[in-house]
Amino acid sequence: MHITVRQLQVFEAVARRLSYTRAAEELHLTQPAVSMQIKQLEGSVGLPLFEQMGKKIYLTQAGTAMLSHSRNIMQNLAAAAEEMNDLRGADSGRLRISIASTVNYFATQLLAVFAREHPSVEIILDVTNRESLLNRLEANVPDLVLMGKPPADMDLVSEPFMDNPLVMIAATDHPLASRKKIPIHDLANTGFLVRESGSGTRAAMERFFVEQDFSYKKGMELMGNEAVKQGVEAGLGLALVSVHTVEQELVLNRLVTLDVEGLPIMRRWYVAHRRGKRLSATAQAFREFVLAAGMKASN
Amino acid sequence: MHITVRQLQVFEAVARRLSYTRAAEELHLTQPAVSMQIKQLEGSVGLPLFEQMGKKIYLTQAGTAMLSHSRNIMQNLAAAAEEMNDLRGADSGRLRISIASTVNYFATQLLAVFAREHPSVEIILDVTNRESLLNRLEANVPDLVLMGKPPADMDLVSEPFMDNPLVMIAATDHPLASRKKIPIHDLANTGFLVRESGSGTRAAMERFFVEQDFSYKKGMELMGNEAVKQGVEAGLGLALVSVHTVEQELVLNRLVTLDVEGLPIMRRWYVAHRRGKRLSATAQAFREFVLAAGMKASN
DNA sequence: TTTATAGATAAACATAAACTTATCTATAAA
DNA sequence: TTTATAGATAAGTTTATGTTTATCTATAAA
Repeated sequence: MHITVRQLQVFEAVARRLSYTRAAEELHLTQPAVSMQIKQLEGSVGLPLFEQMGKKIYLTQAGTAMLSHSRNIMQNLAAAAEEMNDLRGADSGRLRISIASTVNYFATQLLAVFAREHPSVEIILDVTNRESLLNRLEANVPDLVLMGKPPADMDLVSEPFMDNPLVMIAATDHPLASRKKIPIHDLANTGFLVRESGSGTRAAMERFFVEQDFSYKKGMELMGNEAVKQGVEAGLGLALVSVHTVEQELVLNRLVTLDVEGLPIMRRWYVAHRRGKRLSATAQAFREFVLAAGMKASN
Repeated sequence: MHITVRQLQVFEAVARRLSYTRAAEELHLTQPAVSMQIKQLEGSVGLPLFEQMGKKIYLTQAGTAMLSHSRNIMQNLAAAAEEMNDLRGADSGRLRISIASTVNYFATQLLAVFAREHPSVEIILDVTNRESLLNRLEANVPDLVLMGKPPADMDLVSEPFMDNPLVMIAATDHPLASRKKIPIHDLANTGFLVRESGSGTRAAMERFFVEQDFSYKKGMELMGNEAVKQGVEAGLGLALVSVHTVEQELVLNRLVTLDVEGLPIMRRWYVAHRRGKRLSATAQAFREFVLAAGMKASN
């Protein structure tokens, strides 16, 4: 069976007008062209679809059945066309964003604003640590990711959108809280709370300590920024975190930053996607939105 | 937008295998042929449906949406194909039969047997008098009709399937009940119960009386055979009816036939349809069934 | 009976669709 | 670096589609 969309279109017109000639006019075709299309369709289905009695034509039973299927199919096609049409704009569809957990403190606000501006976009947010975020990218799950500096070997298209200074935090009553320019080696006996391995913050911290030729004393390993902050607040040790994650706590005076030499580590956040990714209009809009928001924040 | 069924087929295969090359193998095509079909579909919808990352391809969001529509459409097509396939056989679909009311006494049995032999055929039966039956034929409502001799001027294909003698009936206690060869003119003072005008039996009766140069005394005009029979049984007068309509009553001795000269009028029943009508396999099967049943009954 | 209308059919042709072959490019793996 | 694989691209061919023109048949209406 080799039914074509054209055949169905022509058939529908003939069935509706109950006239080959009228259908031909409507479709801007000649009458023989219509005759042929119908004949081919009848050949495909192996049954007559019309019967002619005198000058009038009628649908046969098969024709009636075919008409209903035909209209169904054409409706489906129209629905598909409409959805595609919507997807061509930036105000529809799904937007899958994965963000490194550190970025969360900043990004959720961004997303809230974007969601308000694009109410019919379904946003799927996924907050995770750097490592698993890279795995998701590898599996092509997210449209866009917000993260620290992406690895160079992964063929990503990335652009920085915001500064991300890493600072040393301590409990408010820490003895060095008011000292200036603390040499890192003065902290040799202090325990450090560290994020789980796979965390970008953890990696940045270790890189920094290696650069400084400082072998740190590992206090405790904790999952996620919240746990680290709470641990520091409770006096379990020091930690290196993104300043954005502790803005609240610094203002409320529940944590302090230590003015250690070489700190803060100046890093940046990036909006990234895999090279080759066909960004939807919505994803592009979000990307530009993030970059613009970063610009604004840095002024 | 000009989406073709072919494009959807190819697209579905690529989306399922997530490979142009595998899809091409499956469809017995070359890989470039597949590339082209996809490209055209993408052109039609105005969006990329796949994204390539390294060697792997993925569906885009638009692709995912399109795939679901695509499968819908192909399912519809398959459903249509299946229904057409069924309709090609004699064991499906609708069968619209209109029968003249006189034929009812015989035809309902026929239909019952046919219905039992073709259980998935939906039979739509319509019992009415000759005139309105001809109107229905004109409007191309029934597939087949069972009736008395069809008018020659209506371009019908008809074939007799059964004898239909018209007899004169009377109440059992009628004074002429046992007389033989009653001359018609002996009935000049008797009232006749007649069917409504538009009835074939009524027309046959009047034709017969005109031929016999007999002007009958009209007793009462009644709708349908049952009313006539009951009227005769109640002694309201005589009537001319098809012998098939009174078989029961004759056996039960509730009515008798009068042996009037020139009677019975030998008429026949016909199975007929409009010329040009595309009889479904089912309708053809029924037509042959009726003719065979008539043959059998006449032996 | 004549006339007008609807659809079927056939021939000839233009256009577009669907393929194939051959070649090229990029990527992943050896 | 080389090799194999996946897909893109270009050119050319076959097949299908749509078209016109002309003619034919059947029917309904004048």
